Amino acid sequence: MSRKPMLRPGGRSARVQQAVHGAVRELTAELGRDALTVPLVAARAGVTPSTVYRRWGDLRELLSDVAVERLRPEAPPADHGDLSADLTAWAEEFLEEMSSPPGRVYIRDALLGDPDGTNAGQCSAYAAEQIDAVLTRARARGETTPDVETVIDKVVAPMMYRILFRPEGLETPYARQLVSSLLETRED
Amino acid sequence: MSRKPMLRPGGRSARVQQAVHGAVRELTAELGRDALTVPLVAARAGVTPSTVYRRWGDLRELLSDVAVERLRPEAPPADHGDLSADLTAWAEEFLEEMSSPPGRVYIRDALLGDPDGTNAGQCSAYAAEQIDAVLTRARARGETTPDVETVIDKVVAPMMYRILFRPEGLETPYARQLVSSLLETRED
DNA sequence: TCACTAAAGCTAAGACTTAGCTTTAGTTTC
DNA sequence: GAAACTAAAGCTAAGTCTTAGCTTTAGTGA
Repeated sequence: MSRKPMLRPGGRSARVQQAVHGAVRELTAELGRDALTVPLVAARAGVTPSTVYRRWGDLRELLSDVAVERLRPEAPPADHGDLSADLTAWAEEFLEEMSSPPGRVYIRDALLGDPDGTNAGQCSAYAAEQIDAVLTRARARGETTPDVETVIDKVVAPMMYRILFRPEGLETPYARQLVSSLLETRED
Repeated sequence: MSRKPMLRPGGRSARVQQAVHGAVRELTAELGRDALTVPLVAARAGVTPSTVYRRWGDLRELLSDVAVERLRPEAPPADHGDLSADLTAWAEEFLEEMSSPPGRVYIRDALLGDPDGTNAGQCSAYAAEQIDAVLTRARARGETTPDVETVIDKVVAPMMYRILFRPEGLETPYARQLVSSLLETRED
């Protein structure tokens, strides 16, 4: 979502965008991400390369846009009855998805081809939305909760830091431990 | 440090590496990072482009190596007399350097052209070393300290997450607040 | 000193990228 | 409803980067 003027669906721009994004997904599945080139994607999408270069600038920005789409959560977080269970389950799933090889590729792509930080911000907003849903639900039950920023600092940020900078030895217990530590040591 | 066989200084490989790294630094200063190309760097370094392609693979991996060099701390953290002051000063400086426009470019470059995660791991190791120095000094004074991993989770990771995913509104008070929160809420 | 090996130099072919101009699809106005 | 208008896509050619194969050189070890 870097420089796309957001036309109404059905317009030509929207069709081209769908075709190009679809081509990226298909070719990634068929040939692997590293085999993609702008001319290849354009051919599959049925457009000329110059269209892709004009709209996205280069392959990295295009891959960044597609990666953000893939990182969008597909469903609201599951309800396990209380804050601790909800947050633990969400964090475990987040860590598992994001630290998997494809997850890491998507995160890197999203960060990478993103001159203005829009796509990175979008990724963070997705996580914040999911967390907010969990916290809002807990408050509706009468539980007291930390705020979203605190959860991001104490749970999301450590997981993401390790995914990006220290890919070794990341397992679900780490997510569980971060959530426990957040909810125990709380007197605010 | 991706695929460099680490020859003894004085060897031809070492000379070429120095010349190429130097060329990247010079041209970045003169023309800006976005103007760099492999043929341009090679010409300045006095080598042929194929040498650069063979050794580094592509421009991104080369930029990643140079970025890691620049992210290496130049001096051990300053001694301010106690743990809280030392850690606060270190975190403030870290945040200021890393969140500056050039700092952000280096971090992205380091992460970006880094297929195996070696360079990212090196960046993290630099921070861990600095923190370890601060903590060791504090223990020598008789202070009790958290361990390095805890400081990384609670101070470094939140700062880095925001630098990468939410570049807006990052100021030194945030670093100070993370350190205070770490040292206050501690009963382990 | 001589053989050996790893890395750099060289060259040509191929692929990607850029820029300018033309054409088309979709919108707005009369 | 038709004609002018605009934004985006198509097309083409030139330039640049990238790759691959082979040759040469510098440094190492017998």
